[in-house]
Amino acid sequence: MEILDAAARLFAARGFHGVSIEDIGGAVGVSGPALYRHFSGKEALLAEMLLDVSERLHASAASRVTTAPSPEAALDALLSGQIEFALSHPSLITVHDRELGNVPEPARRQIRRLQRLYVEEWVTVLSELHPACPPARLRAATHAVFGLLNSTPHSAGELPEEAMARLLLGMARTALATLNDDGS
Amino acid sequence: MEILDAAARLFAARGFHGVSIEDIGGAVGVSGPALYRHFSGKEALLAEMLLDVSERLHASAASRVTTAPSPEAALDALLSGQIEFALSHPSLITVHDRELGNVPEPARRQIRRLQRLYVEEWVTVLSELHPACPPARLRAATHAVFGLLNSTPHSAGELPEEAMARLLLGMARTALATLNDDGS
DNA sequence: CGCTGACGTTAATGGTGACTAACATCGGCG
DNA sequence: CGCCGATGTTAGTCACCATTAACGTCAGCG
Repeated sequence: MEILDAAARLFAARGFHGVSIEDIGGAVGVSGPALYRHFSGKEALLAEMLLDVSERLHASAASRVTTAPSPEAALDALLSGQIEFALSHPSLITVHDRELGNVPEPARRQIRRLQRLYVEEWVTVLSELHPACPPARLRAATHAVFGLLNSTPHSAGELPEEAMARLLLGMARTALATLNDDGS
Repeated sequence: MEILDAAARLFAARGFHGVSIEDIGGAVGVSGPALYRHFSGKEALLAEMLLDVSERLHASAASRVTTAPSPEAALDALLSGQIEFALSHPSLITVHDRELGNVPEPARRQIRRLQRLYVEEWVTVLSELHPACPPARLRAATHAVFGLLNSTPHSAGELPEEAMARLLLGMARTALATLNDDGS
């Protein structure tokens, strides 16, 4: 929805508390309290936004993994999916890992659950590729790769999108290839 | 200073606008307006915090690079420095790349300058190691590595600090080693 | 002793912002 | 036509919060 898009851009730029309902309304051409016709409140708007992101990421990951013919292919599918999403929705990525704390409780738990499932999707694939590697290490590596891939908002415009996608894919692939080294 | 430490933790957790002067005072055992004896205002407090971080990072990088015997050693020194900082000051790292937009103008320009210098320190070293690689690509890769290294706040507690440091160092090193591949 | 400067405290004050109320507009459909 | 639900609008209301004012305390030192 147009409202959620505008809100995502604003939240990413100034943070949840740095954006007023008026700002969001203004960004879509209506003014202020009109938003209450569509959302029960500011927090509910954020909740819907983050829930939607988490669902899309998790659903895409689950489907890619189950249709991949091999763990190697599954990992590549996960990487491409995350890169594609991060490049096309930088604000959503930013808000997604910054503003969970402002989501009220019923929804927050569900978002957390989906995020956990998403991470476990990665950990499962990685553990097939690196059976000797303890899960905690795989989880930490997964978060590290997310950090790498989600860096796109910080290097905005340095490279054309295609080149950036290839660069990130290459870096992430090789970064994950080190996981069999025992880390000593 | 104790006030800046407490403020950093609070800003990292709830965002600049999500924290009140009262909150910060409360966290150090005084209450509210007492902080105006130490800072001219909330934004000035943030400015001092970010300026200090940027200076420390840049100064440490500059000294490590100039004393390193080779580009390879310089890169390792940069990596270790950033990892050490990220692991010991996760909140500062978080605030540092989230809240620059809330710093008022005189200070903001200076922080940006230091951040840019810090990045260029990395790019210079990398360009000696990968002479064929265009600077824009090196800059993007640098930001990607920052994202990887700064992921520690997200994987808090998965691994003991030493193991996490080694994991991040290994992943970052190999991720950067791909830079000679032409990205096609 | 008595001043002074560092540091705190508790009341304003003033602005901002989420949310609600009361009041249009208007397209569709009986 | 005339009602209705969806969607907006503008004017409150009320809480929160940064900042300032006015007023202690007290250690050090003349």
